[in-house]
Amino acid sequence: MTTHAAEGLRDRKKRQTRTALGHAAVRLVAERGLDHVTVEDISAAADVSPRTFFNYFAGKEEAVLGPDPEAGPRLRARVLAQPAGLSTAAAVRAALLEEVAAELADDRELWLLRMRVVQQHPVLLAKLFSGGEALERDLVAGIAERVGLPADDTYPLLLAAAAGAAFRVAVTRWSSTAAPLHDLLAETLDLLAAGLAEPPRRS
Amino acid sequence: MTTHAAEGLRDRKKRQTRTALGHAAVRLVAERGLDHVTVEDISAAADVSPRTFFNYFAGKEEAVLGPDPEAGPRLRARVLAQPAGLSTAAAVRAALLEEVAAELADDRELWLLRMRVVQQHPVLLAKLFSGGEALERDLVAGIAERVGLPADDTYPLLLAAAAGAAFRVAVTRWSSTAAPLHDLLAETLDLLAAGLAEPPRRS
DNA sequence: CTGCAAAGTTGCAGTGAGTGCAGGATTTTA
DNA sequence: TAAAATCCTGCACTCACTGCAACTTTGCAG
Repeated sequence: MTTHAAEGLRDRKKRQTRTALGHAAVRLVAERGLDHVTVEDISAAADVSPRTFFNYFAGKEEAVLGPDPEAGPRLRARVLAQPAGLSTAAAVRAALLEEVAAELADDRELWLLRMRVVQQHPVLLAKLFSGGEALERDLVAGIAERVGLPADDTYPLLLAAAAGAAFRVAVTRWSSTAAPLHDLLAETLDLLAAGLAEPPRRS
Repeated sequence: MTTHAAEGLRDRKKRQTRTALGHAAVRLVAERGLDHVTVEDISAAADVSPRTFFNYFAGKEEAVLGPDPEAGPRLRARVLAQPAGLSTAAAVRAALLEEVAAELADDRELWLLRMRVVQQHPVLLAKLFSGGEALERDLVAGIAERVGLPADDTYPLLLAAAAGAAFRVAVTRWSSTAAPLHDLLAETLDLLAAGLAEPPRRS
């Protein structure tokens, strides 16, 4: 995904330190657990001062989740870019699946490790999607825009929140079942679109 | 709701300090904002030592939200107590509405103030429902039990998460529209049960 | 290539969150 | 009324996080 073509030295270095910090955070937390990793540890592993760490992230959790500041606008754009024939819910579904595929194609191992870490630290799970207030706000905006309703109407708010919930569930199952995230997410969104009707009874 | 009949002196005092801390937290944060209130302030207002504060809450946020440790099991029980004729989703819907009505009947002003505070501090919103991991886990357990599926199946996880999302949305709208929370929540849950179908186009 | 402006990094000092421990006070139980 | 369980509190300590003021690096003319 992310295309960094004509960038100056300055911006390239910024990106490098950011990812270095993010990777170090995920790796260390995976090894020792969240409580046994300090900001100082992460900074040392990324070879910057602890003070610099806070120029990039607001705390450990954020560094581990490595929130992409461009993800929100991108998701919003994806929703609006879906063919007009699709229902709003279907558009959100397609947009989410696209985003997941693209993000995962970038570096799959990191995401798997990250989700395994999240699995073991529910605190992080809370911040993963619905904690990403910015992301959810952008999604709400995209939906509202597409459907022609104000951004504080129930429908856009609920659709975005529900999509976030589905995403969380899919990710949760992903990190413990080895099935492709794409399939799990699709299945979960279908269940949601079915109005959470009674599930098929299994043996 | 909460019935504290045959309680010893000890438990009564515990409950008192807990609510004293909770009330103080909400009041102070409403007055000064989250960042301008320290744990020491809250403790002083409730007339206990700062150290004691942490015997009750893990932090400011938790004190403001005043998570009822009995809410989880209670909600789970409510789900299981719904008539067998209801679909699972309908049972969750009924259980949630019951819980909200009961909780609100207890002390309405506190909840209104609390939600106004939450509205101004999105950090709190994240922890309100889906952040209340314990509550959501109990709800998942109740649903799983009722429907006869394992607690790590997609259906219970998604239904609980989606219900949480609906709750968040309803509360968000409540704190800015003066409509009764019960009605807003019912409306939101209906929209969810309709599979998030296209909403009625308004003028 | 040189000098200036913009932006990034770092150290320092300081507030506040959160935890473990141990002694003292209070309630419960026997 | 004494022993046991439980709770409250102060103390000491680590770590998170922020503002500020140098200092260094990069970008951009001139």
